[in-house]
Amino acid sequence: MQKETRKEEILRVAARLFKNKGYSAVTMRDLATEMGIKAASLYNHISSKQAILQDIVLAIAEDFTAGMHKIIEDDSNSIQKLEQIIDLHVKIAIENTDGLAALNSDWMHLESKLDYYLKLRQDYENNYRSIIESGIENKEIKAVKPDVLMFSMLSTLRSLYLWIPKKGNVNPEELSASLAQILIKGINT
Amino acid sequence: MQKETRKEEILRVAARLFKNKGYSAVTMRDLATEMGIKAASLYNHISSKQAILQDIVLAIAEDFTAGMHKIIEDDSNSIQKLEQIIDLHVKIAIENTDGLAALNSDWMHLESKLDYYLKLRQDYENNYRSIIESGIENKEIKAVKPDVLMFSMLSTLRSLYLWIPKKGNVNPEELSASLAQILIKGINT
DNA sequence: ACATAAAACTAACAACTGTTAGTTAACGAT
DNA sequence: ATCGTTAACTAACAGTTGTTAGTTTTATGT
Repeated sequence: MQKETRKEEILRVAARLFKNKGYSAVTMRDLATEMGIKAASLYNHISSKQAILQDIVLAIAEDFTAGMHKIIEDDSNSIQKLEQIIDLHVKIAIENTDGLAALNSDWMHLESKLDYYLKLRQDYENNYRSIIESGIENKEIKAVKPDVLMFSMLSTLRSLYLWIPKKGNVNPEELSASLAQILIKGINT
Repeated sequence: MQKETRKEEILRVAARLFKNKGYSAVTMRDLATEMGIKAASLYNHISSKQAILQDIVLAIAEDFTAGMHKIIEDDSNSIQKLEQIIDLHVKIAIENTDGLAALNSDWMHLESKLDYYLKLRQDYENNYRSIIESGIENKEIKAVKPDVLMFSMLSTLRSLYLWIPKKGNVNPEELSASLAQILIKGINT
């Protein structure tokens, strides 16, 4: 683990502020104060407020894309792939809780990078749905509506960043296992 | 159904704008333009931008509180109560999609009403968890972690406002049934 | 010790923010 | 017709916004 650059530090602090107040409500002076410098000094490291958001959000979006591609190419069954998706979300949510908050709440302010983000997201959901659909074909998954199942799982996984901070010292394996139990195996007696 | 007052119209349009850009990014001039008037004219109907958000969010929060109380007092078993909670969320999400977006994304900007909102929310979650816990005691629900189950269900239900607009003409009964199937009965073969 | 680069500073900008004051038009009831 | 109410308007305010220009301090490598 090599030392954090000043720019990375700005991105990390910005993500935390964005999480608490949202992108639009955080001013460059807020961010500068939190960094212990003046607002103008930020521009030695970053090119604009926009660019901060883009750096934060797109890095995570690309993480998800890469993770999904690995899962798709893997030769495991549908249930195992859904479990791997859970692992992916848990891992990213623990590693980058604040950035994930920005991705979930502030993606609409991406402006010039908005189309790119939406494409990544669309592709991700298409891949997700494909896994579910082929699982239903193979009788590995109950014959539910693929869209509703995807919506339900993704809602939970995308909200992880909201719950992880409330716990503190979350064990990834344990959380993944609990989620798999509930999301995949159902709760009825 | 009686005619909408000018103030209600403002709240409705504001909720739609808040949903698209977030509370902080919507200016009073944006809202006025959308209403076809000048920004200053808004103040004949509302007292401040803050008050608009508070009216929108607290009305819904109180709807949830009232719905939860009815469910708690009902003498049905835990599974039935969870189904009723699903119905409640589906109903409110369909009736007031835009307001629900504001509640979910902009509650942190409630300022003077923030504490009240957080209390309603805390009470709601406590009641929710109680239903799950007594369901587990009665063996009506599998012995999962109550918090993780509540988190999972609530994440899905709280995200409904994001998915409903993508469908269009959603049938509440049908959606409730699909959600109950997936959230309560599990997906494994 | 000195040159170079990195990173901070002060000062200022034009645009935009929520909001107020004072005024005028529209309209139903008397 | 005139009154009173409702709801629109114009003009302006004081404060905040992201960002730039120009300058000075701090750290690094030789």
